[in-house]
Amino acid sequence: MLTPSEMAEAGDTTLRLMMAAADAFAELGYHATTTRDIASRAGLSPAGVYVHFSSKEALLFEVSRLGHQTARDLLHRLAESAASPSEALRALIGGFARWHAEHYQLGRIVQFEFRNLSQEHRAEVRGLRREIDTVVAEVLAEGVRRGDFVVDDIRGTALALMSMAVDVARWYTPDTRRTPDAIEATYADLALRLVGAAR
Amino acid sequence: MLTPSEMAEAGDTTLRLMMAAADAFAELGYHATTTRDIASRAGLSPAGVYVHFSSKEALLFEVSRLGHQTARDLLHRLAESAASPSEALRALIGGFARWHAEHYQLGRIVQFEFRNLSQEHRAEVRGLRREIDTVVAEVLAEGVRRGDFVVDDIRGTALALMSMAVDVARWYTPDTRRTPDAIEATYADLALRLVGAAR
DNA sequence: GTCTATAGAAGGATAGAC
DNA sequence: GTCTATCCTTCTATAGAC
Repeated sequence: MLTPSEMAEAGDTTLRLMMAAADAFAELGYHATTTRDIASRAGLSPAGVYVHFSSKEALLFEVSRLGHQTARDLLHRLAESAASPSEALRALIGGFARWHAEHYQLGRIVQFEFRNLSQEHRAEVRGLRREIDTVVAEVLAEGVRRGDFVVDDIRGTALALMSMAVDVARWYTPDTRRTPDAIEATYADLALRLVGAAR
Repeated sequence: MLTPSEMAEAGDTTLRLMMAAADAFAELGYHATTTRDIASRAGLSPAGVYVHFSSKEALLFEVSRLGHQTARDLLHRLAESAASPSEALRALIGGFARWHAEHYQLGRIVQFEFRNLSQEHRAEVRGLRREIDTVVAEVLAEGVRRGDFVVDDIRGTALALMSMAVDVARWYTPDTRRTPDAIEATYADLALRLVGAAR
């Protein structure tokens, strides 16, 4: 597990490799990316990668884990700083959609390369995913309890909400006309509609 | 372009190869699938593939095109047989979500392997995608015009609606507890909420 | 910690017999 | 139209010099 301070300790090259890998995986997909490509994007020889990571899959794992952790931390921050379930839901889904636009590369790896992790690494990342889903489900449950939301299937609605935000990473590119700001606003509004929030 | 009758004419083996490829691509992803794997799933030797398809990418293209055509035709049927924009939207999003569950393999290839098509093939499939998006946008526009829906951003809302349905293919597996029936009902309801339909 | 060189394996596609 | 055999390329990962 690499904390930010451990990454600084580990030196620039490890981080540079992770960024190069993230670029390449997002652009081409995991299996279409070669370790040579990652190395050259990071300014290293093909062999240079293996000083810092034991395999290509290990690189995917570190990138995927960092992405999941970042997403989870973002959602925790957004949920905590909201005054009501409605505000929390706006912040969560708007913010998550925005994140998937602004960091669509990391988002793609998080959402679409999960299957390419090893069994052990998948299990570890699955824990982070549960934390992410739980944040949303808890806000929905609290909103229903307070009578702010009308939702009969909390898990199903949470899933649909996340689907909207996650899918942004699939279609967003830097030359998309919709700005991250606009995406955030749109998805925040749509989220409230989806839970039948009183307007 | 293979019409159904042309496929019958082309014989079982072509179709069997396409089904084998669809299975493998959906399970492993395009780049992680080997032509040997496809051949053996279809009961052929590795060389047998190339009698029917000129390359692995050609196989992906035929599967992807068939999937897009099937989805488009489904949406056209659903939209045409509805009596009102509300009914049409329920049918479209419920039915599209259901389709992505029942045919999650084809759905995954349609939605997540698009990038692996050649440039020419991507351009051709893009035409089918536009037709698919248009069906939904037209129902939204008609609903807004009639005053049944309250939507300020038609394209953006259409995109979010499709995201919900498309994302089903990412998380659905045959051992998912939610049945296609339940998914259809849930997403039909959510769609109406998302467009601010009067209840 | 980075390099050059290369081992060793696997994959896409073809040749040619049947 | 299917097979066996195989070419040729590319890839991950390692060996060993600096």
